[in-house]
Amino acid sequence: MTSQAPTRKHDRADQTRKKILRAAVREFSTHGLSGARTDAIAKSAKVNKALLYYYFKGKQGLYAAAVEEVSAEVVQNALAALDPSFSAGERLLRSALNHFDRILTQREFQSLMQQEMVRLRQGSGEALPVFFRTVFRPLLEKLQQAVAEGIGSGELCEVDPLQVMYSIFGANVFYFLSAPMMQLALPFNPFDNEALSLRRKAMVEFLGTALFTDRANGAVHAHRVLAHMPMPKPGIAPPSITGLRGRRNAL
Amino acid sequence: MTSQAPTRKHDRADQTRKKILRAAVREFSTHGLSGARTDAIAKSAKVNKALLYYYFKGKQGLYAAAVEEVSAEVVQNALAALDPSFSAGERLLRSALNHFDRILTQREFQSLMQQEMVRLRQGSGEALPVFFRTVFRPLLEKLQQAVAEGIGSGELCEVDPLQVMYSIFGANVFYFLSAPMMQLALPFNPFDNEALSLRRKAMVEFLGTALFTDRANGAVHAHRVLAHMPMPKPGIAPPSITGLRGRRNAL
DNA sequence: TATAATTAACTATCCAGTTAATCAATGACT
DNA sequence: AGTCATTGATTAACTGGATAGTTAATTATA
Repeated sequence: MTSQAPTRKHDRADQTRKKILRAAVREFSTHGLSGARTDAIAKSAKVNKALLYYYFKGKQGLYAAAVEEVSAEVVQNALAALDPSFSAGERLLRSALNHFDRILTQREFQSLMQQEMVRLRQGSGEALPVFFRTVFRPLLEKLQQAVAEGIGSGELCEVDPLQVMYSIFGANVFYFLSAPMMQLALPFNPFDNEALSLRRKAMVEFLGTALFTDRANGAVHAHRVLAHMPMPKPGIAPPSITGLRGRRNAL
Repeated sequence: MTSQAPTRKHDRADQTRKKILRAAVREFSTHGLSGARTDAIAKSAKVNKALLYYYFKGKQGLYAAAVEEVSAEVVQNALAALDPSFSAGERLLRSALNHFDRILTQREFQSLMQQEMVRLRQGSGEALPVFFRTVFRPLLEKLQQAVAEGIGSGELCEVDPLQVMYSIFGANVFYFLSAPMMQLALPFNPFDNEALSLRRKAMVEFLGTALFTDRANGAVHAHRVLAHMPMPKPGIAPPSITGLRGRRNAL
């Protein structure tokens, strides 16, 4: 429709494939695997439902493809934050900020991964290995390496390397995970730009004082890293508390 | 069935009501609201399905009742850890341990609450307000109070009170949430008793050094609290990676 | 006998996946 | 170049099974 003149058949096909994938990412990330409706995906992609089965083998296959699609976009940034030209401690602080920002800008990825985690717990997770292979493992390795290096050089306290990871990721994930609940508790909206910015700051500062042997040094690093990494604008619309989007049976 | 002699009609009714509720808690916590099957609940409670609609208005109503049921069991412990006869810092460490142990022993509660959090994000959460009212708010208030008191007395660093909460809960929640993924990364199972015990220890020690102005003092507190609060045995079977439990359509 | 508890059987609907037919490039062969 | 069969892309309409919720009859108790 957009460019019709010399549209090779192949090109058009690739295009619709992409359209389906994008629609699938949207639907799956907001409704989960079992909550997503194939009809909805087809409609949202303006495509006949049978095409989902033509291009991807079925709902499962489409889900897997969506997961793969969304994972691919994530890795580079994460590894850039771990550039070895920074000191070990600074790499950790950068990674923490980067993680926060990624949740902010790539909600779909985060949503899919969280759903996948609770899903695996009850059986049947084929997508988690994908996350693990493409994103988690390379990151984890570099993080542990940074911690070891930081402890060795005396820059960081002697902490369990895993604890560092749980502190960084845990606090960030939990901030967004608990936001709906916190909305009930707080006098402001945790998704407001100001609230996000404050949290981001508090988080890095906390890690600075917690991880560095010299707390003052940690504070300095936190300050510097914050100055170097401004908060990005949220990628998609803030999470909508909109009701059931017209679907009758959410049970 | 258990005591048949003078079983008042009323008693038997209450009994079956309870049976249904317990079955519902099991089913909902392992499969989520939409994943749970009313037939499965009825069968597991050894009761005709129509009774679910007789006692509770429907699936939604049953879900709400299950949430209420499971929340009731949680609060006392949590508040006991915040006994004001302990110093502010110690209360925080105790709360952190208590939270860890609660996740360990009351998986059903945790599972339901997490599911509820991701659900609310996409609309339609009636159960979260229950969690909030009965569990979250009272706890949050006391925690913030403890932080303020600790900072005032000079025992604790000047941290954002919310940051403390995110650190405590976030790390714990994330540990269990990420366990399936970590199983792929680690040479041991994060649900092994030994792994759990080590994590629990590392977590409190980290908080000790992170929160207290005097790190040595924090370490002492951490040590003492660990000695006073032994790790309980996990309440239910470790999370089963069992596949789809025979249900055909998990999509 | 009236009322509460319980059941078997049924209905309605939703929804993943299929089928068979149509449409449109492509390129092979005049 | 023009034609047409082949193959890939796309569709409308359907199927079957799963499952939330209902109903009307039955049992047991007070």
